[in-house]
Amino acid sequence: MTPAERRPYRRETEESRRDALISAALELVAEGGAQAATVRAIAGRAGVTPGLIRHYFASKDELTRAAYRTLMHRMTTKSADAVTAAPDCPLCRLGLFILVSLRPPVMDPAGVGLWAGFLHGVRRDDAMREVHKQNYHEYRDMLQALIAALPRAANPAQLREAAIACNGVIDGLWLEGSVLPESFAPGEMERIGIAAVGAILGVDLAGAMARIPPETEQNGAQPSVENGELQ
Amino acid sequence: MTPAERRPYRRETEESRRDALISAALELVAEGGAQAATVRAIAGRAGVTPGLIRHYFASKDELTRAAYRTLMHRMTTKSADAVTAAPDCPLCRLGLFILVSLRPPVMDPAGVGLWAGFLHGVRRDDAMREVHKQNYHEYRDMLQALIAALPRAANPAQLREAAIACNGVIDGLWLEGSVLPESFAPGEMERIGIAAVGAILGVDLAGAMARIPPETEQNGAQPSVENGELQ
DNA sequence: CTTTGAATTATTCATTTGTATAAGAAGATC
DNA sequence: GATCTTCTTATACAAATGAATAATTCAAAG
Repeated sequence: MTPAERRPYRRETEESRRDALISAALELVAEGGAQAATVRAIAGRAGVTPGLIRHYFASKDELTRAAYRTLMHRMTTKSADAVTAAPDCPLCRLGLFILVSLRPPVMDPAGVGLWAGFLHGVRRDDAMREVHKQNYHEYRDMLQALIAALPRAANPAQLREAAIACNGVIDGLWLEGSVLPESFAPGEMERIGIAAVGAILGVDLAGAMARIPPETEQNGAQPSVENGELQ
Repeated sequence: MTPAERRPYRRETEESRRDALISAALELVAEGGAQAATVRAIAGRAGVTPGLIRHYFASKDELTRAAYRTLMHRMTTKSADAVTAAPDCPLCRLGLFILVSLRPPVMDPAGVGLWAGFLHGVRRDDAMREVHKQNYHEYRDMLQALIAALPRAANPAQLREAAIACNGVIDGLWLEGSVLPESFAPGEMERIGIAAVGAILGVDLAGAMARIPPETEQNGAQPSVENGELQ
């Protein structure tokens, strides 16, 4: 019998290991739902052995919560970045916000996989539910602020309903485009989203989008196709 | 030791038992996701012992497929019924179609739970994926037919995009209202949906809805649509 | 170079899951 | 009422899962 060689390893920082474990968990949930994210699968993808998980997280549930928190944080910053990077024209800012949501890497099978994979956890776990709620309102508030900046008259109640409606369009198109990507032509969802939000708000979004210089509407060099982002 | 009493039971028809097992599976998926729908949990809720599942279904996967097929069928018929029961006014028919989608039992935490619970199965299993695809297009075609019947000019390409957009609004509002029901006032989503679809199509849906007699719009007690002009 | 702390692996365990097989009983048929 | 089909329960089993504990070895500190 060979002397049972022990697997060699390198010590890493706590942050790095937590990150690797969380990212692995997110990938697995995106691909196969919560059931696919077992401790062994997560550890395997992160390049460690299962026992290490419990060294950094008190339980698998806590790792799940941490992963969800990370996911939500990534999403919010991604949307916020798109807004801040946009030109100073209110119509363009809203339009770019919509475009970012309706094309990769946001509109992506992995994203809706994550969404579905975490849904029941969110319903069951109070902490996750709170994170979700806060994130949803944060997103909608961003959208509402963009709408409020438009040159058009509206009272607060109308503004709230407009934000809900526009958020609904974006979410719905994101959902369908992510689940059945082959059912839509490239760029079709973006065009439809722009037109629909423009119609709901009574502004010429499509016209404004046609006038902005193309290079501002994306940052290019997005290698992060692997970790699915949500919404 | 007592002589190990065997549990008493009644023989049932094949259809009845399959139905009970499928319904139990759907309930469990709705409540806790695919993970909650174990053979033991399903059998327990259906009032039988686990072994019986494999007497009616070759495997648990086949029961899952059957359950998904049943779910899709129930959904489609529900929407179709709403349309056929509607009055002969095109605007009203579209409006009722939307209303049905944005209030219980369609807009309901259980519904989105089912949706999320089955998503990964749909992605993994070719048969389920085909069922899903067919159902989605069936639903959208219904919507598109309702839109085509409206008194308004539109070419085929515009019609397709309008159907996708309206479907998106409905789906998105359904999603958000189902996940965070306490974030919206009663009837708010219905009003917003009617207004948004009306704006997208350029027709006065809200006005038409205000004129139809309440008893036709189903089990009432829903004053809903007032003058919520969105644009 | 030695020591020491803890990061990491290895092993074990109780539980759960899907499946397979055997045993029993309900109810129709004769 | 006896018989027989098959519906239904009961039991068993291997694999997988989350968790707990023990055993190592990396790398920093002295």
